[in-house]
Amino acid sequence: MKQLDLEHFLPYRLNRAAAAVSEQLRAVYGRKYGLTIPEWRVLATLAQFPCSTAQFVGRHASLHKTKVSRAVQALDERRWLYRKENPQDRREEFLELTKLGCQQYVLIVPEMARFEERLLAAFEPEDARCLFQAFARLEEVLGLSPDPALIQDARRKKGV
Amino acid sequence: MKQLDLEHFLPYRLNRAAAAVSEQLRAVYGRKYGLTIPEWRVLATLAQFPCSTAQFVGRHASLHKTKVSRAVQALDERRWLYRKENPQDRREEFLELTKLGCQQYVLIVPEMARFEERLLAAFEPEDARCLFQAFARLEEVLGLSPDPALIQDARRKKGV
DNA sequence: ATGTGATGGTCGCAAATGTAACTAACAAGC
DNA sequence: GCTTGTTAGTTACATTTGCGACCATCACAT
Repeated sequence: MKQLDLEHFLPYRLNRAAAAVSEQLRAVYGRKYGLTIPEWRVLATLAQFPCSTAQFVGRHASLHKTKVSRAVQALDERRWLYRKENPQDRREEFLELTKLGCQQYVLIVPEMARFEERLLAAFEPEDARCLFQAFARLEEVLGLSPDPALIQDARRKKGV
Repeated sequence: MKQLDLEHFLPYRLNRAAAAVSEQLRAVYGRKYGLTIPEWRVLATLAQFPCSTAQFVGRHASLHKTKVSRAVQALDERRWLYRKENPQDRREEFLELTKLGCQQYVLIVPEMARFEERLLAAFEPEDARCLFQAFARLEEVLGLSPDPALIQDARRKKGV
């Protein structure tokens, strides 16, 4: 019978690897900081792209818009971020981390970075290069490559 | 401020890529065959390892045991698989695809394979090699490498 | 200005999910 | 035999999720 060899089937491998990594990371920001996965992603995205809209965050982090909406609400209630109306387009609002949000973020980052280091420590330099090249190509194929138009557009809205 | 660069943060990239792939695949087995993600995984695992126990499927496919239980139930109701008690250990049951289940499976496989082909078509042979090597190493580090003991043990139970 | 369609974001509700408790069966010690 | 501890699988309940409907706003045409 013609059948798939799951161990070599790329989508399967991707999913398993992603699940394993997520699981281990959740132990960090979940247990220690009480964040859900979408909350952490929104936090990280806003730290890197301050004052983005919910839509931008969702597109960038591949999060469904209701997930973003709920995560933003939760982070807002905790005072980790605040919302700022865009006078140019009153449908959307800019999101920005509060001082508290930033403080928490910089506590979490080193733990995340350490995790990645541990992961990459097992790779020879040559293999690591290989890994990153593979991902770059994969993202290209999947249409996930950092969309310059998206970021450009976000800039424009902020009037930069 | 010290912060992560999400575009280069491995866990983030893994998740995004996996999500994008899952999304596209679900369009195939979901819309066309009415399968959920866990159902499809159970189906594929049983096709490759006929007559496994639910536990084996769960461990192999990184699925929570309640997910497996429910997926098996659904597939059973559809008569895509049947359960067979293990007389040596009456707590567990062997799962096997029915004729109908196999028929459906072989319909789905080519579509999955075609999807992967399309994905890999964008890779130079050198890059593809790179990709697979990277994943092999990644799985090693994450402890996902095909666990020979697991499969061995499954064999033993079946009395092979 | 008014109508038409599109967009950002929220919300209700049904479906999917995870945790923990549970049942039934095994295994080892006494 | 009995007791204790463990394991395979199911189920109850609470949480999370996604779809669709929704509102307010904008963009553009007439």
